[in-house]
This record gives sequence, C-alpha cells and structure tokens, in this order.
Amino acid sequence: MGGSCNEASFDELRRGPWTLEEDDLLIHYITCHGEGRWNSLAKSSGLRRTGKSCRLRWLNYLKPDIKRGNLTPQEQLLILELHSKWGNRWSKIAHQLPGRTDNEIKNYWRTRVQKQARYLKIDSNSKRFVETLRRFWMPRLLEKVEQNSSSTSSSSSTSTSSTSTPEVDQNNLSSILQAEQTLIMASSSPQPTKMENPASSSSLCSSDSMAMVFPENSNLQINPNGDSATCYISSIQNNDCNYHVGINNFDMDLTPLDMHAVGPAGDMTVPEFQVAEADWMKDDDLASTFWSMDELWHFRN
DNA sequence: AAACTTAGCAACCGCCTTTTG
DNA sequence: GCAAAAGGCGGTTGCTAAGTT
Repeated sequence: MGGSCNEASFDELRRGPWTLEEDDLLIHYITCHGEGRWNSLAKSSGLRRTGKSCRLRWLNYLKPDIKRGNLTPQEQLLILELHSKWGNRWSKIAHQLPGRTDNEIKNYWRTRVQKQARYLKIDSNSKRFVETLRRFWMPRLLEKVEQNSSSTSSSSSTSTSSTSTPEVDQNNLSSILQAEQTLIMASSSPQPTKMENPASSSSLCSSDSMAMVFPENSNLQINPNGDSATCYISSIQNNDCNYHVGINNFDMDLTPLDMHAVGPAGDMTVPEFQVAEADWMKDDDLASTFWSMDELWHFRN
C-alpha cells in the first residue's frame, strides 16, 4: 500500500526537482512505450525515481496538453463555482478545465482564494465564504471577463477603462442587464428554478467545439475554445433579492446558479443567511476591505 | 544593498481505492 | 476471496523568485 514504491533501494532513488535529462528520459520513454505501469516504467526507463514521482511529473508538467501560464478569469470563475459544488475535489474540478492539473488548481485555491478568506477572517470552508464568492467575487470576475473580451474585441480602439482599474463599464453592463432582463428569475418564486439558457441549445454542446458538458444535475456549461457567443451567470437568490449578471461575447455559457441546490450554502436557510449577511455586511471596514480586493487579486492574463 | 517577508509552485507524503495475481 | 501492488487523490512541505523594509 503506502510503501509500495521501494522497487529500488531507497538511497538509490532521486528526489527533489527534476533535471532536464530526467524529463527528456521520461518523455522519450513514454513516447515510445506509452504511459501507465508507472513502477515498471520507472525501472525500465532508467530513471532513479519512484513510479509515483514519474507519474506526477508527467501528469503535472510534461504531458503535451498541459496548459501553462496563469489561470484566466473565466477559469478562475469556473473553479470557484465548481469548488462551491464539490469542495476540495481537485481532480474532479481539473477534469472540467482542459489542460489544467489538479495540483495547479489546488495551488490556486490555497494561494489565492484562501488568502482572501484569511484576509477577511472568514473560514474558507464556511457558508459565509461561499456566499461571499458567489455574491461578490464571481460577479467581479465576470466584470473582468467582460472587460477582457470587450477590450480584445474592440482591439483597443475605444478602450476607456484602464486595465489596472477594475471599473465596470456601466453602459455596457446596463445594456447587458437590460438585454438579460427576461432571463431574470421571478423573484417571487420561492423555489429555485433552473433558468433556460437560450444560448445553450446546440452549438455549445457540439463535440467538435470540445464543449464541456457538466455532469447530470449540473447547471454549468462552458466552451473552453472561447468561441461561444454568450455567457449568462449568477442569479443569486434570496427572498428579497435577485442578483443577475449577464455577459455577452465570451466563452462561457453558464446557467444561473442555484443557491438552494448547490453546495454547502444551500444548507443555509434564508433567514439564517440573512442574519449572517446582515452581521458582516454592515461592517463598513469589511465591506471596504472586500471591495479593495481587486488589488489583492491578481488577474494575470 | 542587505535582510526579511511573502507568494507561487513543484514535489513529496500518506491514505484510500482499484487492480492484479 | 484475499493480499499485495499499483494508481489516484488531497494535504503539506520546501524551495525560489519577487517584493518590501
């Protein structure tokens, strides 16, 4: 079981960072023989590493389809959403982000997201933190997404918003909101209603677009190619508030979040949540802290 | 410029599950 | 059916580069 990796005597095994030669050796061996059977691979290849180490190096670093570089805002958004559903199921989350590894996502969560939780003195596993993500960070990420997409689509011609200031393009956003008006769920509905997404019908799910289709009961869809036309997201609902942001011209296609059905936050009753929310959002310091988070949160792209 | 701190990330560890003989 | 081996996963550690004092 745990000690199954002693195919070579311990002092013969190399540890620590991989060298270029080792990488080449591993790549060459896998190219010729394929991956899997990691322990025998480790022996046969001549690498003085454990099978586990070889597997990890391949999956997290050497595999050709690994996507290097910073997570895009839409990837971050997806991670936040999926984590709120699945918790620390990094591998499962990574499966929804082609080219990203569980290790990378885990590192992102620990270094970025948990940092914010610590900063706000909120337990990152708490319902309150989940709510914070949903209510504020995700829309902010969407703003980023929208800014990015509009700046790229207009090819910097009429770009009025600087990249360093996360200001919302109010005209754009309000027009979006107007256009999305019909999608807003009836706030009188006590039950969460899965909103029909008009853009999700066929094109996003075509196999050649590599569209990721979430598991059953999921309410998310995303097209990693970035050629989808529409993105709808974040109807955050409680009994007197119905928050909705829609974004056009981007590569995500998200049906509204279902606060009652998704993740730990769904366990919190509305009155319970309102009390909690009222407690902390009345705190001006905390609120301002929160809104200064763009300085903490690096949208590197 | 040096010392110190922080952030990011690759790699390891240990446990659990699955596969194999 | 059982035990051992292998694979997989999440948590943690340690190193390095960048930033700050």
